[in-house]
Amino acid sequence: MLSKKAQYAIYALINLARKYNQGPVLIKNIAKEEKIPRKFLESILIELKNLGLVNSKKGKGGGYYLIQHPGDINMMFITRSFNGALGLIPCACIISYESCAHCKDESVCSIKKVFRDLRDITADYLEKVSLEKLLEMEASLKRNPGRTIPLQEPGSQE
Amino acid sequence: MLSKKAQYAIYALINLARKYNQGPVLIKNIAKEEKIPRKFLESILIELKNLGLVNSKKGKGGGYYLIQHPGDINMMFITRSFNGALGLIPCACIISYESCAHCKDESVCSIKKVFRDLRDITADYLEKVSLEKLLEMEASLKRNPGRTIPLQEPGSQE
DNA sequence: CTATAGTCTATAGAACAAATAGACTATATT
DNA sequence: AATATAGTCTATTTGTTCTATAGACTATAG
Repeated sequence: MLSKKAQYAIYALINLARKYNQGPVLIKNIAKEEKIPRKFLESILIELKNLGLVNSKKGKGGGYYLIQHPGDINMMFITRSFNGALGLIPCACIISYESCAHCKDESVCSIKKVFRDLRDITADYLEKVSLEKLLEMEASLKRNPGRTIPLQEPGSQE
Repeated sequence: MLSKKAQYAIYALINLARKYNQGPVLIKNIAKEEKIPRKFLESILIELKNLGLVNSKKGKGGGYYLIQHPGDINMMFITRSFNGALGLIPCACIISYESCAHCKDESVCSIKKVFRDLRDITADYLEKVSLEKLLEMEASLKRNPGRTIPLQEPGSQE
C-alpha cells in the first residue's frame, strides 16, 4: 500500500495538472480541494519542488505550479520518489536492492525471478500513466462511466 | 514491499514443499536452512496452520508438514494473508477497501481505475505462481540459468 | 512597509514491524 | 508412569516509520 504521503502527492499533482498554465495555486486551496492536511501538504510540495516537478512563487499572488508538462509526469516516478521501491522483496528491487541472505544462489532463485518479473510489469504499467492520461481518462469516464479502454487488459476478478 | 513475516512465510512454505510427503520437518531445521529467527518462525507457522496450509505433530519425530498440494498454494494467497491488501491505494483494494475521501465521485475517478486495474494484474500474476511452479522454475533455472519461460512477458527494463 | 504566502526546524503521538523470553502443553518412546 | 522432545501461548521489548502539527522565519508584491 502506498503511504498517505505518496497518495497525497498524486492528488496534489493532479490538482496542479488541472490548472496547468493558469498561474500559481495556493497551498490552502489544494489542501481544501483535495482534503489534505495543510502542513503535511507543505512538506510534500517542497519535496515535489526538489524533484523538479513544481515551482513556487512567494508573496501575494504566489503559490505552486507545475513546471513539467502533465504528459511527462508519470505514476512510476511519483510512486518511487515517495514510496520507495516497487519490488515486493529486496532482491527483486532496482533501487534499494539487497542481495538475498536466504538463498544459496540468486542466479537460480525462482522467487527472485518471479518477483522481479512482477516488479517489471508494475513499473511498465505505472510508467504509462501520466497526469495527462489520468485527466483524459477522467473525461472519458465522465462521458461514458465504466467504459474506458484499459491501459492493459486486466485479468479475471478474484 | 512485503513484510519480513510475509517473506519468511514464503521461504518456510517452499522449504516444506521441497519435503512434501516426507514426514514432519523440525522448526529449528526450517529456521536454520532458511535463516529465519526461530521464535519468529514459530508464530508464522502457527498462522500457516490456522490458514489450513500446514499441520504439526508434537513430541519426538514431530514437526510441521504441508497438508495441501504444492500446486494448490499460490503466492497471492500467502501475500494477502500475511501482507494484507494488494492494491496500492485503499479505494483500489478488495479486502480492506475504503471508499475514497478525496474524490467527489468514485465511479468516474481515473486514479481508482488505474490502481484497481494494476491490483487485478498483480493478483492474476501472483495467483499463477504456486509452490509447485516455483520448484519447477528452480529446477529449470538450474539446468539452464536465465532461460526460463516467464509466466507473463515482462516489459522493458527501466 | 505590510500583508501575503511559502520555508524551515522541531517534535509529538500512533501504529506497526521484528524479535525475544519464558512458562506451558501435548506426545512418543522407554 | 517418567522423561525428553517439540510445538503453543502470552507477554513484552525495541525500534522504526508514518502522520500530523506548531511556531518561528524569510521572501515578495504592491
